[in-house]
Amino acid sequence: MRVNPDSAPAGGGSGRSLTTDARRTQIVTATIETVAELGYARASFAQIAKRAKLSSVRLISYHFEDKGDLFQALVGTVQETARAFMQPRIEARPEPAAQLSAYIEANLEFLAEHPVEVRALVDVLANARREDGSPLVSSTDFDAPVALLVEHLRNGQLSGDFRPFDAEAMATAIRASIDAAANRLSAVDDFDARAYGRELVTLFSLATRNVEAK
Amino acid sequence: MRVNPDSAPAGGGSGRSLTTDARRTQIVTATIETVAELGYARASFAQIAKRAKLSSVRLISYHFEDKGDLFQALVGTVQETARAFMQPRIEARPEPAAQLSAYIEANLEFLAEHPVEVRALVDVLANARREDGSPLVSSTDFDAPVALLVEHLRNGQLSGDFRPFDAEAMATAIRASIDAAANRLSAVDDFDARAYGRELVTLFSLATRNVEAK
Amino acid sequence: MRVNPDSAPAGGGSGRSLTTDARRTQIVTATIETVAELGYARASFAQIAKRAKLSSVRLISYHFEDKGDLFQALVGTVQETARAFMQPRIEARPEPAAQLSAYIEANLEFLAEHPVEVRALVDVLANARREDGSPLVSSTDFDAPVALLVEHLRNGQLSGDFRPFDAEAMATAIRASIDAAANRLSAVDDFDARAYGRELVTLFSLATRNVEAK
Amino acid sequence: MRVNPDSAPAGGGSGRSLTTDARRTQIVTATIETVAELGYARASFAQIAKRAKLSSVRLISYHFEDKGDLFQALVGTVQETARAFMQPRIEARPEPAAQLSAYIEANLEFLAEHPVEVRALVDVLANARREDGSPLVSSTDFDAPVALLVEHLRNGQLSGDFRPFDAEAMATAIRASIDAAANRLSAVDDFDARAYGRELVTLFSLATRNVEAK
DNA sequence: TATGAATGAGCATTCATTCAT
DNA sequence: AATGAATGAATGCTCATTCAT
Repeated sequence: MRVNPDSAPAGGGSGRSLTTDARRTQIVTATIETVAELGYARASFAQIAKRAKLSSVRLISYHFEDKGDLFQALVGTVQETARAFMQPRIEARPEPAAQLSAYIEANLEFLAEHPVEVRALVDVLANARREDGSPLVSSTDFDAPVALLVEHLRNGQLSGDFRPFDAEAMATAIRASIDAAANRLSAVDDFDARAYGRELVTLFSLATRNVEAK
Repeated sequence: MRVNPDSAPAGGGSGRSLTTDARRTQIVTATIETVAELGYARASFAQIAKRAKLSSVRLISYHFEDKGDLFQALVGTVQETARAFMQPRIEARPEPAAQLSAYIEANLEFLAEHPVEVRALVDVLANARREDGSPLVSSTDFDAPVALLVEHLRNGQLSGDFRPFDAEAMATAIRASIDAAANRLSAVDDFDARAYGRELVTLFSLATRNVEAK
Repeated sequence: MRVNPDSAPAGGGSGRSLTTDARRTQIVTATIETVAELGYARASFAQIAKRAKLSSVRLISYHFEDKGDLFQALVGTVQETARAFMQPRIEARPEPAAQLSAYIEANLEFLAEHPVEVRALVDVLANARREDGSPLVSSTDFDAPVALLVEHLRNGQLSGDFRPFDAEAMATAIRASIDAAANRLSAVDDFDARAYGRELVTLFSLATRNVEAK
Repeated sequence: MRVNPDSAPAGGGSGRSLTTDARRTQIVTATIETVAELGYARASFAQIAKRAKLSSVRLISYHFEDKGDLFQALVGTVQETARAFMQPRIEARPEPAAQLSAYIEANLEFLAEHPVEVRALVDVLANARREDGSPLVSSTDFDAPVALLVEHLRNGQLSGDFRPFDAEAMATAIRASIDAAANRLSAVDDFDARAYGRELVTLFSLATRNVEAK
């Protein structure tokens, strides 16, 4: 759509200098704060520059090709942080049922520890769109966590740990229930993410377990 | 800050003429289409006027006090349509467990029949904010369906139909699972809302039922 | 510039019905209040209609040819009220020096009793302009009170009551000093218009009297 | 309600570049011309941009936070120019009576040399208001020249040079008489500001002097 | 690597006024 | 005598982005 005219490092690329990486991180961090506070729709370059104490909005355009590039970087950053946080917790529990519980708990724990990042991520995933109205973050990226969850649920069904159900529907409900916590955290003052996680664990254990099994 | 504009019919009130009501409906309908297509953030007066085939954006300002007024009208309209659709379906089933199933199914059925309205409603509820950043639709309005659901779940617990659980957490999960369908409908081409509804019915029946009972 | 298309009574004319006159008065009164409160620049038809509790701005357009016509009516109304109030007070004192004092005192007394009208009048006279930027109220209308004052001062000089001075300059200073009271009244909470009037009487008595005389 | 726009140089502050300062000056100058010609109410960004030959109205928003900021800059600029012009003239005459005469003459001389600036200043001071209707230029700023004059008059009374009178009332009359010249200059073609100044000097000398003194 | 300056398109909203009854 | 509905042209202002160092 647009070719970068500057000699800038904007394009995704790989060979980035240290200072550039630090700047990008700084800008993404400010973007996260801004989205969490004002919502995606009101998160303008001007607002972000203000929060990041940047001398000029130009610095954002310099380091990111366009707004889409910036928000994709945000999504990538938070998703990677989340993955790094959750993966060991989940992999520590090999059996399907335990792993599902670990998945839910890890998500809610991450939310409890990184509420700002999660709120920003959820908002961007739900609302960021291109000029033509299509979602900014490709449906596959968006569904990546759900797709993994679906696969995991199907494995549990094959092993007989989970009852037969539509794995996609179940995964959708699980992710939606988890993501809802981000909104509750904003709206309800004393919302306890971990307690909500424990309720979800029980809820989805009952909903998925195979009573006939073993 | 802002004073009443022209002596227009804008402010809500009761005594509105037929022509005015027709116009308001026409504009709200166009707004629903616009939000469903472009998202709340991109739903400008110009886009709405285009879809409503209005001669001037001024007609919107004439019939609605401001943007907030328009979106509140949208929310009110869709919520009322939804209520009229779902209430009889839910009240036809008095027992707690059956009523919960009816609640879920009615919601998904409504979504299947009014996908555009629901998508617009969910988007506006999630994203519409005032200038100061506060949600346009008051948190209580927003939570009204959840609050009713909570009460309903607690009644089921008292009657022994439902197991003990945190009713607020359960209600949050149920609503989130239902609302997620609106997004799936946009993202997935052949998404079957009714089938998803049946899965949710089973899911939440297992998750709520009291095995010790009766 | 513009011919009235409606069959309305808008054009100045003479043969106006009673209801029409009552309506015009009601609208002018509301305009006075609006200008006093918001200033000329912010006194829109919408604001005036709101204060006059008119059902539609259309009523204003119906009774007045355009905005200029309305504000000219305002000026005429207030000036006539002021003249009716002040003329007897001034004419009661035939000698030049006493008459000048009466002129000043009558003006300030009128201000004290009709602060809203005077503030509106001063604002409109100072700021109302046509589309091309020329003053709405013709310079001669505007200067009418000053012109009378000039003549009066010159008579006093001929009779030997006043010292020789530039009558126009003196008249300008007198009127400006009087009109300034309207602004002080808005800005200063406990401004005493009558006390200010007494100070002006002394001030301009000393400034105009002919010490060599008699 | 309103957050800082682009990370522009708009906010006042100190560290402004040369180019920016030149632009700001250019815009303020064009604003002065526009206000003098069309009046405050009609001095829109579009009109100002036209007179400043700017490529876009956006340049104004870029260099000034909002309209209020621009007009405050205008007031500051003209007041500073006026102060620099008048202060040495006034301070050159230490005795109260002479100083008052110098004050009046300096004001009228400044008007004669900078009629456009003064007309704009008087118009903005009288009419510029915030959204809520409060004066844009704080009452204290506005009254600053009057307050100084009051103090000066009181000193003259203590020293016995001036007769007893209400210093505030006298100061109000003096300033009003001076400011009226700006309007006369617009309305009357051959108005002679310096001659008017000399008349005011005589007028207020007679009105303030202490006949019993010395 | 960074930046100050500039820009045109778009935003919601207000304006006085006119059309049609 | 009154009025509900409509309207196009402005308003101040924000947007992401580009130019030129």
